[in-house]
Amino acid sequence: MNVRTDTLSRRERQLMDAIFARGQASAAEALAALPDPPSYSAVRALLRILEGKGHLAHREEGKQYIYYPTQERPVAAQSALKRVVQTFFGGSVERAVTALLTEDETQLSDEELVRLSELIERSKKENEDA
Amino acid sequence: MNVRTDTLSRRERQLMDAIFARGQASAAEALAALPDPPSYSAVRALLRILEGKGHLAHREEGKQYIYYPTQERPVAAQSALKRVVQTFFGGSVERAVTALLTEDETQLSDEELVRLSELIERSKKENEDA
DNA sequence: TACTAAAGGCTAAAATTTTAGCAGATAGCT
DNA sequence: AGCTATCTGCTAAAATTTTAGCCTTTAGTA
Repeated sequence: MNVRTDTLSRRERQLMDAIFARGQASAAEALAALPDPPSYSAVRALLRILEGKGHLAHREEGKQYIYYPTQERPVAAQSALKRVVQTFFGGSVERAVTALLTEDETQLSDEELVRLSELIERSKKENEDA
Repeated sequence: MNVRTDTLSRRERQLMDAIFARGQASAAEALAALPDPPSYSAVRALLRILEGKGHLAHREEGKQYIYYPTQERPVAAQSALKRVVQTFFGGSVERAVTALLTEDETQLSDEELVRLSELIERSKKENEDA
């Protein structure tokens, strides 16, 4: 049951994004997170539809339903990244990483940079072993 | 005129993705690139709509129209990346980069790894200077 | 010149998506 | 017990999206 973003309608995608971003959401929270927000009952209908399609599940908490994605976040994240890499970087992971690192607004901390260095060094090692 | 993927319908988004991926496309090429492809004339209609909305432009080439995105690819790429980072990595560029680098299927070449190392070293330098 | 093929334009119908509003259920109060 | 507030479920209408088909134009060619 893959979340093919291709098959979601505009609102459905907005909603899935919002819920992935916060991990889970009640109808009211989802409403608050939607751009150009529709009515509360429209959101509820959408949540039900997405649950019917298998993209969301819910548990009850008090009298609210809390909805959460069916697909694990890391899995969804990988497939979202892959799409961007394909669409905008011709499949080149290196170019995508470069774009992320050179984006004006981001300035990584030393700790983050060190961790990334280490990761890359490990990859180099693996290449040598192969 | 920002390509807010939020405001595009399902097909519109598919089409924009396809055209960004190849840089430009005739109606026939776009048709071929669409998942679950509709009719030729449906694609033409969509292209016209997207042009009307300002997301695409075209030039004539022989008797064909060649459509291309209005927005520069790097700009669109940055905003697509930013969306993924926000949605799936809580805004952490480091975690997004890590996900890209540790994806099972990708194995970067030595040259690529060296270039990324250098990029990161430069960032470290910048941090020190600041 | 007449015919054909291969384009794009336009329109209206079909299909899907999105929405509001009413109904029912439950919990907390008074 | 009855009221009220706050949920979800459902349905049908409104709005948007998606589509096919018919029309026009142009270029090539017999």
